[in-house]
Amino acid sequence: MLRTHTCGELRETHVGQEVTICGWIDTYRDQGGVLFLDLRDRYGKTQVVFSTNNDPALLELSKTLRQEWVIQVVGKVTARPEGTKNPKLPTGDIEVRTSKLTLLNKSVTPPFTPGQRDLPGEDLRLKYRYLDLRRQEMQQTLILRHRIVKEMRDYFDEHNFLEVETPMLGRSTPEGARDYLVPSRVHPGKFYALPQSPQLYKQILMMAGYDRYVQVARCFRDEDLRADRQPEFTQLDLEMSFVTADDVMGIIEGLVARVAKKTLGIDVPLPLPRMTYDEAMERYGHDAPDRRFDLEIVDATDLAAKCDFRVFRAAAEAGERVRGLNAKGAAEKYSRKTIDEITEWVKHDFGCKGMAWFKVEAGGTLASPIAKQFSAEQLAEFATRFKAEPGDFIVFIADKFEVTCKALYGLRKKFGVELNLYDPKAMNFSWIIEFPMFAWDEESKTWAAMHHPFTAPRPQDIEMLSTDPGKARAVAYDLVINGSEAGGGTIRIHDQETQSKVFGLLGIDEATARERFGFLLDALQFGAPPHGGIALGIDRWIMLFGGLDNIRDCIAFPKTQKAADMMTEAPGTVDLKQLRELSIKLNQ
RNA sequence: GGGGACGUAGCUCAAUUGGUUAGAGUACCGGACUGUCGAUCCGGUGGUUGCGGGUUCGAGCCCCGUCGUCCUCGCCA
Repeated sequence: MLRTHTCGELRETHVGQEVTICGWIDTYRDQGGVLFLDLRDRYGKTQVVFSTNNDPALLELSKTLRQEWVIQVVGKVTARPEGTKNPKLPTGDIEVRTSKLTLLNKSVTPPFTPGQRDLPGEDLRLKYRYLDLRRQEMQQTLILRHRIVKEMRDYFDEHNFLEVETPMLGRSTPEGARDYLVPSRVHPGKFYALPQSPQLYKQILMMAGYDRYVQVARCFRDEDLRADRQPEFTQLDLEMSFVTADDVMGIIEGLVARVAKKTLGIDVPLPLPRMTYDEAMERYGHDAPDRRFDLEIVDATDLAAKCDFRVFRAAAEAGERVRGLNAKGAAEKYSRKTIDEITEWVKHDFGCKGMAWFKVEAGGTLASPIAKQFSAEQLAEFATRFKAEPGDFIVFIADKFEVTCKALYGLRKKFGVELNLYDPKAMNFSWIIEFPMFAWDEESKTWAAMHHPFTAPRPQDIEMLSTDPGKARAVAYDLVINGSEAGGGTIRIHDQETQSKVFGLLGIDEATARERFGFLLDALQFGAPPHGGIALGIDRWIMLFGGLDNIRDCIAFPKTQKAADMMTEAPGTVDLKQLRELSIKLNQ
């Protein structure tokens, strides 16, 4: 070892010892006759001192050192003189008086330094990721990530789970997200696909009798990115045999409580609250509601049906919904101009025809440009329904149910942030259960699996698969943390008959099913046990437990919004020779 | 694919709403300083205003295109 100690561990108890430490020069303070520098490594910072009293030649040498150079220092740990201790540093009571200095490596002048006050732009951070990762915040996040993943592995090990690796090179299935494809050299014209999740493999493992499987699994989806979405991400994937949904949720709840306790020191009361999908859509307009604050959607379709305002009445009569939100005390915050901007936003982003709104005046009456189109009694009814109080700001969306959900979900989120409706440090965990089996896809005019095609319907809904597929509910459960989908799973179909029926509804004929999932259908015939599981989005867990608002900050080497790596400049071009070997010809 | 924001010194930002030689802090280079810790003080180097067109007497600022980063809708079984 080139060092006896790290830069984070020396304390007053080490005073008098001769130590050797290595690290990067964080900052230096040249005072002429004495020079201080903070030596930094992963573990912390330690002040190193050079002075004329000590060794004038060494002091001269130290004056040539610059930021981010890597040095080795041999010296004696000494207590800092009274009045010069630095309470901001854990090592601030001591310093190292240097007797030997070795320059291990120089650095060119870096574009930014880990300690600088203003964070550089994200593109620069990503290009020089090795400098960015030297920052304490990034280190803390990666350490948190390590701790959470280790906690998960320990937990599942204690609960008798086996970690089994599944292939990265699989076959493409057109369902779901777009695949990342890998051309096969040996099979010209054929392609592997990187896994979107290890779904089928883990089900096969259940059929193979490995009744508790877990894996920290990398997954790939070639879809457009978001603040919380990367093209490659990591799931804590698990599957269990001979279990009910309650069993799977119970295991996960134990994990949630343990991780929350160990990382944030908070006690999560169990069991976690559960809400059905339908209820979540009614109350919050979304299947992953942020329940750190109330502000629930209020339905007023019945009042709309009998009111004089044509827009409302027409919507209600057309079978649409008229729903709204009461942003308590927000009337003054939103000016006419701002409201117009919000209206444009909901029209553009969610396809609403418009947004009606009222401000509640001192006397409790509803004021709005459209108020005169209602009778006083009607206004009073709406006011009562929304529990209107002076100063409140009430917005309405009259549209198809799905549109009201999207718009009101968006508005609720906006109000939550802008009106400070929640403590940003609060953590809220809940389950959303009983998702629909299918969603109608307007484009292809077919039913599409809401989760995936192997999801088991509730036993009492099996009949509905044939009669009313849209009403059938799945044995499915999503873990929601602070309005973010932090995990999702289902009990799977384990008999071939139900599986065939579901494939049929999804427009997958028998031949196609055989071609794509033949191995699964075969396996189902060889004694498949009842089984189910869940996958947790590890990157999102790190975001949530780390209080971060960006998934890139949770990943050592993330990709930009256009799925590029700014450091390696992937994706890149390849030689014609490589393409020829793969029997691939480009279109230009 | 659609909408929006941003792009000025190595870095973080400013530049009177189109007007003289594009500024500041920091970094970097040189100098001073024996207890600093965001050290301080003095001096200095540093600019294709992302790129390409256009409008104008005159463009960092206006217009068109393009590239990049971010946010967002679609998309993400």
